[in-house]
Amino acid sequence: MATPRRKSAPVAAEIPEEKQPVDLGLLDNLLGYRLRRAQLAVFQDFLVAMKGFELRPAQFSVLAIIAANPGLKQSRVSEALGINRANFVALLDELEQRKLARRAPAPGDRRSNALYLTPKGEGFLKDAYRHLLAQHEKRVEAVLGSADKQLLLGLLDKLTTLA
Amino acid sequence: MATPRRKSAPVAAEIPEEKQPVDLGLLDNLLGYRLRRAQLAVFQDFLVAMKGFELRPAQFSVLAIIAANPGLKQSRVSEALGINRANFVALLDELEQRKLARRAPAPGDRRSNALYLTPKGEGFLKDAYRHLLAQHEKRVEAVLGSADKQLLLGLLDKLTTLA
DNA sequence: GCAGATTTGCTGTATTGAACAACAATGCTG
DNA sequence: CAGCATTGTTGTTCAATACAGCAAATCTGC
Repeated sequence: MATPRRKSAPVAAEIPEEKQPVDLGLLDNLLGYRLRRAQLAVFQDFLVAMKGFELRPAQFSVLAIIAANPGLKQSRVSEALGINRANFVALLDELEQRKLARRAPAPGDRRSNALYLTPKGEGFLKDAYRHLLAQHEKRVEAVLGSADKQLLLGLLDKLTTLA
Repeated sequence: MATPRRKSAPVAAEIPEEKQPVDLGLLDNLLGYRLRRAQLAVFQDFLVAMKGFELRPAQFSVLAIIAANPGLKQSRVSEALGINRANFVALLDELEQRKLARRAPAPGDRRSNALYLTPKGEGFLKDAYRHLLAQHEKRVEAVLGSADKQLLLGLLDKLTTLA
């Protein structure tokens, strides 16, 4: 008869059924699932890098678009980012309250707002981006490699044409 | 003096400033942004393919995991999918109400539920997956190619290790 | 020039997803 | 047995997203 079990030094064969890895099944071949997990991981890493900046991905994207296209109309900015016109209002409100962006009258159309970064906003975006490169993108390239990152960007763009 | 403008046949040089494409600026190099856009496009395409099945991506993933691991405990399923224990309850409630999955007493632990698909659930998942392959994944491979899809899956898995 | 349609920014509402604390029942460990 | 951990659940909060409707402004066809 075998020696009675003690709680020390677990023997391999005794490991209970609980820790066998879960089989992904049909999910394993589904691009959408893998894409979502990867996106969540990257956003999570983005948030960690932006700790202290209080800047979520959507807010960063708004600042970046305005910086690259100063004076662009509000509706064009929201459209470029795929953000609903109505939802964009509160998003921009907060950036304006934080004095990072401002609404100005659009020349030639009194309905529209032309959007600009404030000087503070320009500096803030530059700092945030530098931080992002130094931490977030650095970690990304650590697991991917620079060449694979460019490759991945190309593949993702193809997928975006699905919509 | 130039001929006065008419509204017909616009001359190239006369196109107003409105339709120049928006510059993505810093966003262009940010993996997270491109990932998110691609993921939204793929999920959108998933939803179109699942029209008539009333099955969202998260629901599909739950059915797929249960099918591949019948009898798995509820907490293990939610953990495998990265879904909060608490949020998983309502998700599973609906699948159970639709008679696609069921909670059974877990052998040896009266706290836990062991999850199974019902026969109806098995058929439903099979039908949904067939539909998905025929439409959704087909469109995905149309823009990606089969080789690039496998390549992409590998790159995404590397990213997921970030979390 | 004018009437009708469209655009723009905005408000309000509803839905969804996810994070979190708390709890009761149960299981585990010393 | 006493204390601690796990499990499923409820309830709350917060962010993201969609949508209908509105007033002001603009545009279009006649």
